[in-house]
Amino acid sequence: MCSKKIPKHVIERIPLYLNYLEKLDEKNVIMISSKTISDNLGLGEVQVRKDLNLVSGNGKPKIGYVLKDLKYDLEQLIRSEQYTNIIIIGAGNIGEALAKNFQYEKPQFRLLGIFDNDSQKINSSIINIKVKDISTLPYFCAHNRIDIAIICVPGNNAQAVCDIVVENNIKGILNFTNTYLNVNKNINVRNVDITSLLTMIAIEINNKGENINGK
Amino acid sequence: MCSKKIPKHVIERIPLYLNYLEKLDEKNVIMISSKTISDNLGLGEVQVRKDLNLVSGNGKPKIGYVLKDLKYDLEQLIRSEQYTNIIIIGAGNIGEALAKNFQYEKPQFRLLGIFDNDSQKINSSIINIKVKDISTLPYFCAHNRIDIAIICVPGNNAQAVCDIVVENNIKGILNFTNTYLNVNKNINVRNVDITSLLTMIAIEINNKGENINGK
DNA sequence: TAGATTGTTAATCGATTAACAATC
DNA sequence: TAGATTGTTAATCGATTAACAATC
Repeated sequence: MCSKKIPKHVIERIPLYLNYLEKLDEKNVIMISSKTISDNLGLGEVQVRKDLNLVSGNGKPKIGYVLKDLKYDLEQLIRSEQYTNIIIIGAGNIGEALAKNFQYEKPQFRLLGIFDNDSQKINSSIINIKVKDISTLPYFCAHNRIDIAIICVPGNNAQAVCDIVVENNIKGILNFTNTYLNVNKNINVRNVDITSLLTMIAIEINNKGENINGK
Repeated sequence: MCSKKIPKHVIERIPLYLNYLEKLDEKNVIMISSKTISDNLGLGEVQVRKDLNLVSGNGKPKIGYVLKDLKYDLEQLIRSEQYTNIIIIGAGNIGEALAKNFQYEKPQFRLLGIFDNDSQKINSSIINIKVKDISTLPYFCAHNRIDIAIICVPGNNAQAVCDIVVENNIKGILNFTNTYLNVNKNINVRNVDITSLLTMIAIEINNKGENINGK
């Protein structure tokens, strides 16, 4: 209802703010100013102020923000429902490592299922979750509201898996494969491909560029 | 010498182009047009043309690009040296999964070492690489040109590890921890934090926004 | 009160898109 | 030649930064 469209770049900074605020909260810090935040996160002072004003707007001149209130306002952006429900598809090295990570994840993200097509893996347990047969995925999705699928199957199966989860009403995908996924624009896909990330870093290392120069 | 500063957003698209071109090359495609690329990668036609012109500029009107030449031009951006050398620090779940992935990585990225501080892990082997004691890292860096460090240690050790690699002349960092790293601006850091990525996706799912609206 | 900090308006910067001329 | 595709110039859009008024 009262939602506003948050610019893409702001969305990418919100986890940074949240993470920082959580750490301060643990240290029982009460108040926080945008200057302190910008200094510690290496961002522009005005940029932080603009971001926070957009998503919270509860700052007080001269005083700053009440930390817990600001954190609450940021958290409100994450979900209308109480939990964001997640499944992992592909119980290989990466899938298993990610699943284990969920034990330490923020509680608002719940890992509801792990799927694979390898009979050796099906019915084995990772943390306390039994790996299910991928063929049961449509049934599972029909009976649970799944928000995000984490795909870490071999690249050549990725598009097929993607099509299945999209058909089953998943809204977001975290793609750990090296395959570009063709999906409808209303599905939010984020890609984590190690080769791509290393390539970007390598290019920037090489690109500490001299200036533009005739071809 | 003849390098030009490539805009940030272009750098982020290059791996996408490269990945796509590699797949076409395997299918023995000879020529490629920017229209075909943009259609398949969901990008703007002009955007692709501008990007390719910036980094290659060897397109021929009416004909398009010779695929192998274009791929070559893109690959040239990645390194001046023949290889980009990588180390992984932290041999836990994620570190191990990533190391195993290197077997299938593009050959220009070489995993030269894996480090940990856990005596249980030191001297064990992952793929064909022996895990080394983290205390030997400075010596190792002094005797090998390491370009990029992948950090996947527990969050509370991340900054310390980061400081060590930066002191030892590493130029890029792929940070798999949930800790924000404070580094000099000339070091290229990319963060892969699952919670952050899930948070971004969750916000966007919730943010299919109605329009701006009075507070 | 004076200083610190917020929120906002205007200016700048950079990226994308539209329009179009050049050409194989 | 006509059509397809490139590369470029200008226009638009969006994000960042600078300047400043408001205020606890």
